Amino acid sequence: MTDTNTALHADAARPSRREQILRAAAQLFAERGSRAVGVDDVGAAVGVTGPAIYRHFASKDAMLAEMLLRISERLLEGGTSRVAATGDDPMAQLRTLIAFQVDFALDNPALITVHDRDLGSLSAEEAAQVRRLQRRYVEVWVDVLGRVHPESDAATNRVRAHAVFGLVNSTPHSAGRLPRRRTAALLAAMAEAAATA
Amino acid sequence: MTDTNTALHADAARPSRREQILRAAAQLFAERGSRAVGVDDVGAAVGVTGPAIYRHFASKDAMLAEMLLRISERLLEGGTSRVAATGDDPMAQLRTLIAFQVDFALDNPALITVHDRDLGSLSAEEAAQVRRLQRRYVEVWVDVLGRVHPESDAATNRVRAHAVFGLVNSTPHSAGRLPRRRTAALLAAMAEAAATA
DNA sequence: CCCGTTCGTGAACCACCGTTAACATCCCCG
DNA sequence: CGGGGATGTTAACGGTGGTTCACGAACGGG
Repeated sequence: MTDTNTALHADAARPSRREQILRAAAQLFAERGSRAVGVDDVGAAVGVTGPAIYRHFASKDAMLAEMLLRISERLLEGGTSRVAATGDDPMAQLRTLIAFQVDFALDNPALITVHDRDLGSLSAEEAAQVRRLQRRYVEVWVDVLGRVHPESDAATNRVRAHAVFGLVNSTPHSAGRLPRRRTAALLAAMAEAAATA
Repeated sequence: MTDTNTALHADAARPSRREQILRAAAQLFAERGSRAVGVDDVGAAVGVTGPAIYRHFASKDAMLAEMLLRISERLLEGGTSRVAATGDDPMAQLRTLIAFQVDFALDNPALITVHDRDLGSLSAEEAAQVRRLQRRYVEVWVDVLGRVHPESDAATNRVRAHAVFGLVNSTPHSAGRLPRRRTAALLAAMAEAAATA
């Protein structure tokens, strides 16, 4: 039971297996949904039988939980740090956030998909923890949007934030239709136009 | 085996049970995902035991299939008819499409959620049929966007269309935060700004 | 009034899948 | 060299859940 924190330094310490499994699982979960993917499927994807996974994860749910927690942490950490690293011009901060979200969505379409589809498959506590992180990330956006739109209240800016997420996170649906640079530029321009409307 | 077309006139002919089941199932599927919802759950939601559902549907998958087909048909039909009923000013057509999609998304957040989450839980043929309808609906948008952006190719406008869908379909995430009129106006304004960016 | 259709019930069946157990391998460290 | 931890394998267990079956009640028309 000394495994609670292994997740924190997992990818740094060990480049293999456990990480392979998480990556393969993310891909499969995104394609079919976590409930439709069997432990054997995940195992097969990394050249191993199903039960072997239990040498690396306590359960299938624990896999999903770690996946979603990592995503939420990366988004929150990346968002806050980039806003902090930008001057206090609201529009500059907004552009930074948009660029970050676009890059993330283009780099990890599978994670984006799993992130907002399989939250419901988590235990109550884990789901709550993920939601806490998500909420804090949304608040980063709401703060910036609040300075871009001083006339709007927080509720309005929350709707704005979710709308922009929806726009940018459409990458799984339009993957590979255009060269990445073009897609990134287009989505960023659309997101900025939407966020400032 | 004379049931292939019952779906077409189902809601018109019979206001009850079968429709109750579909509505309840849509709600439950949206909340937890179709795989996580048992036949007994759906039955209980309409005051009936699980197996009773098989008096109205051939299988659980058939339920989901009919649900997704109806959604896709409603969108395609509504989109094409409204565009046809609008003059040939591209911007007017675009605004009509946006208003239609916003209304649909605000009226049926559950259907929106199920629509792009549980497609993978369908048999190959049914999934293909739904995708055909979706594609045709996207093409309606792409055509209009093509006249708004004569400089862009179809691939670019497809990405645009998906981005706008993502924006508008964020309603399940921001449900009830603002009065409906406000949300509708905000989303429409954002969508138009994004689509014309 | 009675028969067939419709709609429902509870019990049982069966396949699938997450999980555990018992047993091999490999490899590094003392 | 020898033993123990990490990593896998196969077989088996057990619960869950979709589906079927045999049966009952309501009900409308000949």
